[in-house]
Amino acid sequence: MLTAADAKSAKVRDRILHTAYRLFSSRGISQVGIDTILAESGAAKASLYKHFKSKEDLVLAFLEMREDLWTRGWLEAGVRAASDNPEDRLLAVFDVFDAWFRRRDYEGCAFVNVLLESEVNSPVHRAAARHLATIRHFLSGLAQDAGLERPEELAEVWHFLMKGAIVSAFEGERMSATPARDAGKLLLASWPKKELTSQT
Amino acid sequence: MLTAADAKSAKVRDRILHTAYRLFSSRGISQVGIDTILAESGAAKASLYKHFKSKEDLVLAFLEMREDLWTRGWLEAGVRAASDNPEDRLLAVFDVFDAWFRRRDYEGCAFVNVLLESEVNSPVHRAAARHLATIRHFLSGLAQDAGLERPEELAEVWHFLMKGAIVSAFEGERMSATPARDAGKLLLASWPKKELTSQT
DNA sequence: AACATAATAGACTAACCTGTCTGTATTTTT
DNA sequence: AAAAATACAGACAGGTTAGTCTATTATGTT
Repeated sequence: MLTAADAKSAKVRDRILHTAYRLFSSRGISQVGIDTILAESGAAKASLYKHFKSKEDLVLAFLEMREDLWTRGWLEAGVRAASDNPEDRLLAVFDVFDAWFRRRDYEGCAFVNVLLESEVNSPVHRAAARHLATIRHFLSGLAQDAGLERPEELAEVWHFLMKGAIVSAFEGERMSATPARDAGKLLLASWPKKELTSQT
Repeated sequence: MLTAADAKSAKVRDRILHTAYRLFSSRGISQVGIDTILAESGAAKASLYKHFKSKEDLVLAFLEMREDLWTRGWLEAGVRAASDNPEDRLLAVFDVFDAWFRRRDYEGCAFVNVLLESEVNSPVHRAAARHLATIRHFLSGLAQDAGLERPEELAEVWHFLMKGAIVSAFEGERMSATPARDAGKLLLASWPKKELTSQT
C-alpha cells in the first residue's frame, strides 16, 4: 500500500536525483560532490544515504534516468517524429544532433563522458557501456526496417559517426552534425540492401 | 652553455614527465595525484615544482609529449610505413588502430579522455582540442594527396570514424577497427575526386 | 678545498572528498 | 493526543588533494 509517508519519501528522492541529474550531466561525476548535490537540492545527507546506498548507486540511477529522458524521451522521440521512413529516420539522428550541438549548454553525451572517466570494468563503466548499446539497438532496428543488409554493422558504424560528431562538438566544432549527416547519406547510398522476397 | 648540472636537472625533469606520461595515459588526469607521480618516479616534490609551475603545467607537457610519441611517432609513422598510396594510407589508420585496440593495456585516446574530463575552455581543454586538430591536419594532407574533393571535410568525417571506433573499443568492443575501416572504404569509393588538370 | 647548485625527504596547510552518526524538527499513522 | 517514521542540520572520522616550506644530502663548479 502506498502511504502518504512513502509519497513524501519519494519526493525527496526525486529532488536529490533531479539535482544530481543536472549536476552530473553538466560537470561529470567526479567533479560533483555529494555536498553540492545536497546543498542545491536542500536535502539532508541522511536522506541521500537512505535512498541510495552510495554515490555510485546514485550515479547508476542518474544513468538510468538519462536513458529515460535523453535516449528515449529526446533522441528516439525526435527521430520518430521527424519521419516515417526508416532511412530518413537514420539521417534525422543528425538533425536532432544539430539542434543539440548548437545549444549554449551543450555538455556532450553523458554516457560517453561517464564511460571515459570511470574505471574500466567498474559497475559505472559497465552501465555506461550498456546504455550506449541501447542506442545501437535502436539504430539497428531502424536499419532493419530500412531493409539494409547487416543492420547491426550499420548501427555500429552509424554510432561511430554519432560519437565522433559528439566529441567534435565538444571540441568547439558546433557544426559537426552536417558533415556527419552527409557522410551518413553517402554510406546509406552504397550500403547493400536486402532483396525483397515478397511483394504486396 | 650546457653544464653538467643542467644535464642532471633535465634528467630529473624527464623522469617526472615520463612517469606522468605513463600514469596520465592509463588512468587519466584527475585520477592521478602528484604524490603518486613522485613516488613512482623517485623524485622530490620540490623538483616537480621547480620544473613545472603546477599540475596543470605538467598536464600540458604530457599532452605535448603524447603528440610527439603517439600522434607523430606512432600513428603517422605507422600509416606512412604501411603504404605509399595516399588512399591506402587513410585506410591504414584503421589497421594501426586494430593492433592498438587489441592491446591488453588499451587505454583510449588521451586527447579525447583529457578533453572530456577537463573543464570547457580551460587551458588543458583547449590544448587537447588543439592536439586533436593536429591529427585532422595530417588526415586532410592525405586526402589532398589522394586528390579528393573537400579534403578537410573528408578529414573531419574520417576523424569521426576514428573517434567513434576509439570509444567503442573502450566500451569493450575490441574489433571496432574493422567496421570502421569498411565504412571508410565505402566512403572513399563514393567521395568525389578532383579532375586532373594535367597529365605526365 | 670552498662554494654553489640542485636533488631528496617529508612536515605542513588548507581544502576537498565520502560516509557515519547524533540530535532535533516535522509529518504521518494509529 | 501519542507513537512512529521521516527529514533536516551539522558534527565528525578518515581519507585524499595541490602546493609551500624547511632541512639535509649529494653533486658539480670554481
